Amino acid sequence: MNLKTLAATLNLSQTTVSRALNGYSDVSEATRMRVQLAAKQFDYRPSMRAKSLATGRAMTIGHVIPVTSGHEMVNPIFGDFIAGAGETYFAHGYDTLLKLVPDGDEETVYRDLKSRGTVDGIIIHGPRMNDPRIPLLREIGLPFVVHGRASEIEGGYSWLDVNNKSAFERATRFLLDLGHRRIALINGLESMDFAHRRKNGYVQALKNRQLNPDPDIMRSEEMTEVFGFRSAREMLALADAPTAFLTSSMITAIGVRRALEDAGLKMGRDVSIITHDDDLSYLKNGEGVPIFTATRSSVRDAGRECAQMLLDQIRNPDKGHATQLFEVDLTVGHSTGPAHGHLWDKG
Amino acid sequence: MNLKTLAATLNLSQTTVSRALNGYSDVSEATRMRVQLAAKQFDYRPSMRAKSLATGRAMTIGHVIPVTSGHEMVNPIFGDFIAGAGETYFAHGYDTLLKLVPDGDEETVYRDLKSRGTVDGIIIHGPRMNDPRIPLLREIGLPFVVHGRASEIEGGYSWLDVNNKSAFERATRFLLDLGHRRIALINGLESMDFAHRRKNGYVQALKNRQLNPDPDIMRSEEMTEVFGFRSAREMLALADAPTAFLTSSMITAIGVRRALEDAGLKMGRDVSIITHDDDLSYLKNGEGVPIFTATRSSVRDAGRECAQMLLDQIRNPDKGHATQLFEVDLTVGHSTGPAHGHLWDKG
DNA sequence: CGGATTTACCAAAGCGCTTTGGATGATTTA
DNA sequence: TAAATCATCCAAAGCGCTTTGGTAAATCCG
Repeated sequence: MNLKTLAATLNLSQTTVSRALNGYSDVSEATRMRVQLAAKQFDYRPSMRAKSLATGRAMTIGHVIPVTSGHEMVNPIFGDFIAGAGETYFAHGYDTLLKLVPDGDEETVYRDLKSRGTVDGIIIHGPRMNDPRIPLLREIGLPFVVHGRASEIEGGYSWLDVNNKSAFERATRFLLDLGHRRIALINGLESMDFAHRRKNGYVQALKNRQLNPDPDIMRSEEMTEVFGFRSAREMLALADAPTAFLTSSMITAIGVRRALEDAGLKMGRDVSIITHDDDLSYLKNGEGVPIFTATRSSVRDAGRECAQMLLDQIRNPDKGHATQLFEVDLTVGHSTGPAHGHLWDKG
Repeated sequence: MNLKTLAATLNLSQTTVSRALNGYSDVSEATRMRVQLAAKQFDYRPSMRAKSLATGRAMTIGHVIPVTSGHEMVNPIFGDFIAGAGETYFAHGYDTLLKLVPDGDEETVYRDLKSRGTVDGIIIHGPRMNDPRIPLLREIGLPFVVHGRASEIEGGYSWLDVNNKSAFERATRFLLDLGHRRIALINGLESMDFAHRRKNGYVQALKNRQLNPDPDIMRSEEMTEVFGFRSAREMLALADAPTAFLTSSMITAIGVRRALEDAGLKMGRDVSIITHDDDLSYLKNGEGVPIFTATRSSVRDAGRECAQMLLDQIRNPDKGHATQLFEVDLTVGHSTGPAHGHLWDKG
């Protein structure tokens, strides 16, 4: 059942049926009712393809996920982010297009997305420092919102970010206040902008107390459980082992915790952990008192907001750039406690 | 730049340009070259919208994720699955459409997907027992492949599944052979078909040894870390606590491990854990010797294969149904060891 | 009451592609 | 050498919708 036959059935023109269905005012209430009824009855659903061709709008938002061959990892936060964004999209009749793209093909993909008209806008994930995608998309003229930020980019663009620097500065200060002096940083990939900012916050907090960051207890890698484990195990074997760990994700923190157990250390008593917590649905930070002391910010909320910002921008293209900076909650859990000096001093 | 102007520029008809670009044989090699060159030069990219309207193919595969309000959880395996599927899609020029759909709206969404022509096929996630989506999609006439299976559905359909029953039967037998008699099952939601099959495998293995499954040490819920922790803590407090745990996901297993530590028990020595491992990229089961003894099957491979099956089916609609059953690897890690009888007997 | 609005409808021209059914000249075939 | 075949190309008709620029009848106004 298409517009044509529906119109024929009703003895009306396609124009009238179309306008009736789309809420235009130049059709009488009586016929609008008649049309709507018939549409329901014949289960008429306008073809997205035709609609999209005629209107020039795809009613679709693109999410491009770069897949680095070799370490092909889909960030575990992606599911929750997209769930949040999906809520917004659904409420506004938009669809989500997912593009997994091998590294290198990115530019082609973005240009395609624009000129083939597959999407009306894009959300950029995992921005790196000085991310080339931002000037590219600006040049292409495709609306976009960045989840995160990209340092060293000149000119404005829309973004939504967690205040990573402040978060890690606060977390570090919290540990310092507990008497810790050897605080390890288990960070995400350094090329990622968020990791860079977190490191800055950490370093800042140390410097504020006249402490020097020690490269031996600072690491940056893909945030897997294994990375957390390995880093912690190796650092705990150092002569001046850290008494506290600051990690960039719950998954990594779990790896650190495993290393502590293996070493026979009790988390929160012997060694402290603070982690950033994206509030993932399947990895809640415990019930009641949190497992980990954490800087928390819901990535699902971020998704919801990013989507909203993008839709606003699409609706209102010359409204200028919007930005949002989420502050984290610092929630105290079981994983932190006062420093006992060096490990070999304890007991 | 569109077909029309490109054709005009070349002094050719739209027909010829179109056919040249699409590899038809009724265009001379010379002009084909000329066309391709011009296309490159003017950066011509055919509009997906128009193409899709003209051909009737959307070149898009839909993934519908039901979002139950209340416990809105995106299954953590989804990211890896879609990464696998995405590889296949990318290789064949297909896109991925993601639909997050509130419970209840599902039927509308599937019918929409079909009649609005947004997608050419669908992959069904998280099938429940007797899942209504299967007859629905059959009726609608939209090609689909189920990731998993749905028990009690009559008639054929295409699916790809892990041999859940056999996996959990083997895992249980493995524990039984180590002398364990009190084996807890920490399963996924019972309404999920996979959970049902896993339970069957577990029960079967027990029965084969004349043991009766004990409801007190069997649980089914959304597979979060917290669920694993809570279940294990409560079960460890029982008079006849389990000496081994069988869990349905790494995340849950991590929760169980946490409960063990809290109870001062050593995993693998005091209490054993076997888990199913979906081989997620950010949650590898350790390096070298696995952390957990596990039944492993890569969900990324599953995604890749499911996508391939669906594309085959779309290309060749009357070829009948295809099915694939993945057998798991049972890999032995640090988390299992011989039973020491009851906990209070040990030491 | 006649002209100006308003109301309710519609024909037809796109949107940018594919595809059908030729047309034209060159090449084979008998 | 005439008929059949082949190699290239093209005009035009869709695909199913929206939107422009109307028209005709009903309503308003002074």
